[in-house]
Amino acid sequence: MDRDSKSQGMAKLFAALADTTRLRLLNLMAGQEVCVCHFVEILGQSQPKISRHLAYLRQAGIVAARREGKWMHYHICTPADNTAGSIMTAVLAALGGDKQMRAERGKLNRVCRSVSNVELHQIQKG
Amino acid sequence: MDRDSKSQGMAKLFAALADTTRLRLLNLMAGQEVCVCHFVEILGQSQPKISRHLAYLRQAGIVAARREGKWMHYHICTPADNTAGSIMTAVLAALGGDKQMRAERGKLNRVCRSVSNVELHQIQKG
DNA sequence: TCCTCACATTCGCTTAAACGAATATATTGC
DNA sequence: GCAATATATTCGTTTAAGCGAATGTGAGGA
Repeated sequence: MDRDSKSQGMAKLFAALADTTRLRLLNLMAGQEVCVCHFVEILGQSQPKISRHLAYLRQAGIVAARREGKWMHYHICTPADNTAGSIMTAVLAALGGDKQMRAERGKLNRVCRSVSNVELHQIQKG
Repeated sequence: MDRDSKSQGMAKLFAALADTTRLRLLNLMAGQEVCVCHFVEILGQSQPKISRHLAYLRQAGIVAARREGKWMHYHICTPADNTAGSIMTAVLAALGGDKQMRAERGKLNRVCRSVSNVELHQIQKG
């Protein structure tokens, strides 16, 4: 029914956030675009598992993907709806306050160094 | 593992928020203590269903109950952890921005009028 | 003590999520 | 076109959530 549309949307958003792996993925995407191979490397989880959780986040409208050759880059796309937007902001801030989450972001930045993902891939290829 | 304890706590919180009925319950409790019979009346859901969702919220540490004779009054108890606290604040604010949620709070206030729950129950009894 | 009211819990079922393992798809280089 | 790489999807199984229906529990009143 239409009377539940808004709260159902919120419930769907929270369901997408109700998983440790997905929270870790979102944390890594806070502020930058991330390639699937980096998720796999940093979280130490299997590629199909990472990919399935990214698909879940994509279907929930929280992230979007951009293809670049063989690589897929994921980034957070906070929905236009400012209800969801305010919650996502609070969530990302909360993740930033967690020690483990900060450590994982540090690891990502070490992997990516000061070089862009594009350049890094070119180095890996060459 | 301990490395996941914080993010697991957050995931658990979001799981508790990932249900329309529970969001509606929390909305009604925003700012006041509410009796189970009012939840049942205003949401138009079965008593066992309401009770089960309240139990879920209670186990998640989001609400607490106070007995008063035959009646149980539920209220939000934002956890000491300020990570969860900031998210709960954002959630309640978001609920307040929804039309249906405001309508349901209005309905609750109309049911309770300017009289306290205690007095109302005494009136019902007398 | 027994009955009733207010609420909580259990049971049986259906549905969805999460996982590892295996397989499919898309892109690039040869 | 074919092999290799990066990513996505399917399959089969396990686990948990949500529901209605039925039943259990605890407090008051007669």
